[in-house]
Order: sequence, then C-alpha cells, then structure tokens
Amino acid sequence: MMELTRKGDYAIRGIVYLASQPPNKISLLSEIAAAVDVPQTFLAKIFQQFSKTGIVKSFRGTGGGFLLAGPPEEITLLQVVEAVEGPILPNRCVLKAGECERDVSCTVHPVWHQVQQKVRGILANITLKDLATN
Amino acid sequence: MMELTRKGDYAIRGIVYLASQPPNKISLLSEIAAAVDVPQTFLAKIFQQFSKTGIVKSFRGTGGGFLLAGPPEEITLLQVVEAVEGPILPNRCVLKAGECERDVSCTVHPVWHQVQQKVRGILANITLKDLATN
DNA sequence: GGTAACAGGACTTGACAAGTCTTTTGCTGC
DNA sequence: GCAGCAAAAGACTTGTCAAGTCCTGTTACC
Ligand code: SF4
Ligand code: SF4
Repeated sequence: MMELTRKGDYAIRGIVYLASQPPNKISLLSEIAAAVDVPQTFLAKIFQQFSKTGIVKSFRGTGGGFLLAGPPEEITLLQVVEAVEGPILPNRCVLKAGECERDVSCTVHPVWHQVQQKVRGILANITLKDLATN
Repeated sequence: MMELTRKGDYAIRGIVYLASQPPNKISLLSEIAAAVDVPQTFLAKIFQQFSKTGIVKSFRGTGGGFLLAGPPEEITLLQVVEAVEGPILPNRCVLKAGECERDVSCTVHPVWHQVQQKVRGILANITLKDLATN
C-alpha cells in the first residue's frame, strides 16, 4: 500500500535533474527526458503541471525550455509530490470532516492524521538542493 | 496519494469490532458486517485473509464465527494493515534492490526508506486494545 | 441428514494509471 | 510577417486493479 505512482517518481527525477543544472541554464524537455529515462510525452504532462503550480518556469519557442522557479534550497520534496500527486491522504477521512460518517467517534481516525503529519514533515524537510547531484 | 483502500479501512473496522467484544465471544460475520456497515460478502473475503494469516480464528457450522487469535494488546495495527494490503511501500524501489535500475546512485531512494520506517513505526505502536471501544 | 456458518473461485463494473497522438498557441529571429 | 522551434492542451488507448457480487464447496453441529 501507499505507493507513489510512476508519475510521481518521474516528476521527482525530472525536477531533480533541473536542480542539478547550473543556475539559469534552460533545459529542453527532450534533454530532461533522455537524461532521466522517462517517455518524453509523459514527462511533458508532468512539467505542464509543474508550470501551472508555479514551481518551474517554462519558455516557448526557439531557445525555450524549463527552469526552476526558485533556488533549489527553497523547493521542498513535499511541494513537488503534492504538485503532481495531490495532497497526501493516508485515508479519505483525513481530507475533511464528513467524508466518512463514522469519523465523529472513530478511534482510528487520529492515527491517519498522525501518519499524514509525519510523512508531510519528512518530505517538507528535504529540498531539491539536498537531492541534486553535482 | 498514499491512500488506504476501502478494503484496508473495512478490515480495521471489522477487527476493531472484534476487539471490542468480550473475550472469547464468537461473533458472526453477519453481525460484524451490520455493525461496521460493510457489505457482508466483501467483509467475508477480508476475514478469510485474516484467518489465513492467523490473526483471527474462524469456526464453521452452527455456533461458528470469528474470534481474535490473541489478546487485543498483542495485535498491532501494522499487522492488520499488512495482512490485507500487503507491505507498506512508499515507492517500488523500497521493496528490494534492483526493482529500479537507478537505485544505486539515487539520492531520493533513502527518503522513501525513511518514510516507510516512520509509518511502520506509528502503526506498530498501536494495538487493537488502544482502538477498541468499551 | 439437514441446516448453519465460513471457504474458495469465477465473474462484473468502473475508475484510474500510464501512456500516445494530434492540434494549437506562443516565441524568436531572420 | 513568415518559418520553424518548443511548450500547452486535449482527445484517445490500453491494461490493471479496486470494489464488489454470486455461486458452489466444505466443515461442524444436532
Ligand atoms: S478511519 Fe474511521 S473515520 Fe476514517 S474512514 Fe475509516 S472508519 Fe471512517
Ligand atoms: S526513488 Fe530513485 S531508486 Fe527509487 S524508484 Fe525512484 S528513481 Fe528509482
């Protein structure tokens, strides 16, 4: 259980590659895809999401490509994962009250909340700088 | 992401109900299903798995039903979850080396290991006694 | 032997993961 | 302003798996 999808894994690979490049060096999608071994068309979708949430910047046309939107030490793994996978929800009742009609008196409910907090804590403390290879 | 399936949630509901009953009181599947609001045929599958992994005992025929295989304080939530959902794997590379060809030099790999350890730690520290309602 | 209960297997339905393909939009540079 | 480059967007495919249902078998009690 609790499996990250390929999309999530690919997303991390791709953005870590960006973080490993010299600052302000624009990378082509084709270049990233080849480097991290992900189908280019699939990676395109992922980077579109990144672009929409604002953690990477994109440029079209000749000389275009992708660039991190901020310094690697300010982008956390949590941001990256939640950008493509959505919020971390060990169980659906964590999302909001009322999702499960038993939540008012459920003794298990707090456990999932705790799991969510812990996982978020781990991911939030890791930045792209920690992951980049130089 | 990281969502527990319904099966997992139902499994917990069911076994917590068992843990909330007086010791040695055999419960019928129909009774459990009604109490925790789960389709009986689906819950049957779940309890078959419990029975096979040995965390509940089952009895057939007249007067049959289900019983916890041990005292509630000795059965952890981790055992329950892994019995029906399989091992906790935040990413497939955690399972064993070689699942991902990039794992030798992957800087992200240890993160998932850490997540797995933390989650397992939380679940292993909660027993059915903690969850039972009396 | 009949009935009460769990065990096991086959099957269904829908959603969603993991892509692919095609078209459109925007940019740069001659 | 046109050519060509590169990302954006959307429609489509394929396979797997979650979430059940249904039917038949097996075991135990009386
Ligand atoms: S843990 Fe409790 S509140 Fe959450 S979905 Fe399960 S039964 Fe509902
Ligand atoms: S985290 Fe690294 S080793 Fe694990 S699956 Fe992703 S790329 Fe492979």
